[in-house]
Amino acid sequence: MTSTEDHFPLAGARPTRQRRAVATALQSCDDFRSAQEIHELLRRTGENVGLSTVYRTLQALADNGDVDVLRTEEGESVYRRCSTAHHHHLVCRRCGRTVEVEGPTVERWSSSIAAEHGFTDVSHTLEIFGTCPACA
Amino acid sequence: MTSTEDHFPLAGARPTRQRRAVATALQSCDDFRSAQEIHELLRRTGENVGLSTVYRTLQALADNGDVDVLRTEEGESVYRRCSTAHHHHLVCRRCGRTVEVEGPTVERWSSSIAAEHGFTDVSHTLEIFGTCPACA
DNA sequence: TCGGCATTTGAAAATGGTTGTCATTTGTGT
DNA sequence: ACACAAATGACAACCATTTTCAAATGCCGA
Ligand SMILES: [Zn+2]
Ligand SMILES: [Zn+2]
Ligand SMILES: [Zn+2]
Ligand SMILES: [Zn+2]
Repeated sequence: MTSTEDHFPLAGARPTRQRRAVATALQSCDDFRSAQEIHELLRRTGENVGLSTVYRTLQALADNGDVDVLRTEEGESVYRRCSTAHHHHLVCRRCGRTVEVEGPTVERWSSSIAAEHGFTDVSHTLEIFGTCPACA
Repeated sequence: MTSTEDHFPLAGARPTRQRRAVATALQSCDDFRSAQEIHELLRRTGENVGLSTVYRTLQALADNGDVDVLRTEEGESVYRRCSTAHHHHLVCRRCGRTVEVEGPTVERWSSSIAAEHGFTDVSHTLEIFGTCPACA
């Protein structure tokens, strides 16, 4: 029987050294990291992975719902391993500390607003930015 | 006495031909436009304004709260003349049609969530995307 | 095991929105 | 009109991301 350890996220994709490295790097981080940061992190670890590959892999993981993407206020995409349920983030503008938050209220509100205007196929983005207690 | 007509938004800034042109162009648009689109629009109107200036002016207007900025899902900044009150947008993914929506619910929710985690100086971004009735 | 072939990789170049530079122009107050 | 700071704009620089494409590599059937 095949062991149940270490199953690679991306279905249908080849579990290459590079993809595993990126996935692992994400697991080792607690907060959001940019593609470039992941790339640098891997380089320091000795695991050399091309920048293009890092970008491709992160996007694939995100599309697949295995990691969460967030656009910083500066427009950079940052990634983080994430619980699967739909949720939002409370992010410290200073240090980047992130708290996952859920809001049934908001979910209901946005779908009803959308429905009210006849919009279908609705999605939304919602992020809260502030200064965390440690940085205050 | 100076007439009260046509008062230029930016306080403390010189009401130059270029700034007026950008502000006017925004007034003539109903939905969000990128800096480049405004630049092109002005060029077609004969009002030549440098691209840098368009960028600078739009940002100044936005910082000043005279226009509303929105980051598209592709990461481009788009601008639109806007009512002053805090609100959010329901945007059609297909045609870009935009509906301004207000959500006291969301406002309350986000501040309480933030407070709950000790975050201060809180702001948030919330946009709803969907397909409008006309595009469905 | 080996060969064939589609997938994947990555270095380098291209892209594209945005920002910086700086010499020149233009308001504004005197 | 004069002086000077603010503003402009052509152009270059930035910088995250994407594309290219030849070389490397996983996969699978013979
Ligand atoms: Zn912090
Ligand atoms: Zn939500
Ligand atoms: Zn539409
Ligand atoms: Zn709000």
